[in-house]
Amino acid sequence: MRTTVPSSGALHFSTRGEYGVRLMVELARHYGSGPVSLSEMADHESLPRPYLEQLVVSLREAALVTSTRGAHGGYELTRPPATIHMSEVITALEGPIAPMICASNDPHDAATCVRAGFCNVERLWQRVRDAIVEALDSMTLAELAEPRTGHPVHPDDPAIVAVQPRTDRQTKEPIAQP
Amino acid sequence: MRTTVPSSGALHFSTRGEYGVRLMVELARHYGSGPVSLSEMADHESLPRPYLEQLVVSLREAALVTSTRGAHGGYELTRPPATIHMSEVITALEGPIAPMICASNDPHDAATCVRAGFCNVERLWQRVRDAIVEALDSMTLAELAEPRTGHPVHPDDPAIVAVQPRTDRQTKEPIAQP
DNA sequence: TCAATCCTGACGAATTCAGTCGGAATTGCC
DNA sequence: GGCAATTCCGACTGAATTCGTCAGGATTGA
Repeated sequence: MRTTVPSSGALHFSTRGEYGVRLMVELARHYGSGPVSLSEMADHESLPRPYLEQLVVSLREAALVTSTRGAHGGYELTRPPATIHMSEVITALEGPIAPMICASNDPHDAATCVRAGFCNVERLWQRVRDAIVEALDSMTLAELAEPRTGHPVHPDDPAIVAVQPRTDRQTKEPIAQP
Repeated sequence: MRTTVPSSGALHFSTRGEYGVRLMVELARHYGSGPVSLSEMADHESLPRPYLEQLVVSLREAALVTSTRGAHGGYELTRPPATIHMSEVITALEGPIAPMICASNDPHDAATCVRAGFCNVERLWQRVRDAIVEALDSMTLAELAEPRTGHPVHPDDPAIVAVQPRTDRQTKEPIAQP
């Protein structure tokens, strides 16, 4: 729960993305054991249940989860965690990845940019978007669901950043650096 | 000028980033020819000059531009465009790259996350952050300043149109390099 | 001196964010 | 059948942020 909103920093995900992903991770951990109720997850993750109710609508509409109504109902994943890429989750929760309107994943949005065609800068935004999508694509729910193995980390531990399971990222050729 | 704010989409840059980058591109095009006034750039880019006045403060504080006061004054880059990476520009304008608080470029910010250490999801945000920084680092002002005419793509740029509908995976179109 | 600039700080409208609230519909279990 | 646990739905709201505007002062070249 957002006690102090930091406000500092560019390219924020909203709490929809944050909470929604944590919710999905929770579901991944219970995959195969029947539905999990929202209250359960809200309790376990210390998140406001009424707010989660809103978020989960988007996840259901994106066919990432199914719901079972009534007593002992709840939500569960529609597919195995290993087949769910984080790009799908984020897009469902926050809409198309669009650091700038001219670089939206949704071509309809992108077409609304008046400067399209003559504006040089859109190449930058598109490259950023591709990098983001690629990063989100390279990770599945399964990887986030497996418990953290051992290494107790210090907040600014550089070891965290170095983790790279299976990256084959390769879109950008490096530009000549002076 | 923002006529209709689309609001749809995740990970937006704010107008500070957008306008600020366009301003820097303008300065790069005039590099070496003395200072350029804000009004000039505001006119040429159809941006509100009083607002640019605000943005340029951040750029000056980051030592990316210098100002000359008085008549025929204005702004100019402190370094050749080819040595200015877009990560510097964006960071100056919008603050540290931080898709999530636990994944901020600024270690002080990152340390404020209560879940640091036991939260698995931070690996995801950190990977996204690294991807963004890498993308921004790989591009310099010089590349954005060169006119589009030497570029292999023409006005009806397939890069925008070629993005497929959202039902399936987003493939990244390779960014053509001159 | 005068006009063109940069510089500074305060202000404000619109939008979005992050939830809250109340209640209706559905289902399992006694 | 009745009750309790759920999902589902739509409206509402306080606070923060964004995107500017405005007024005036300081500095400089001609």
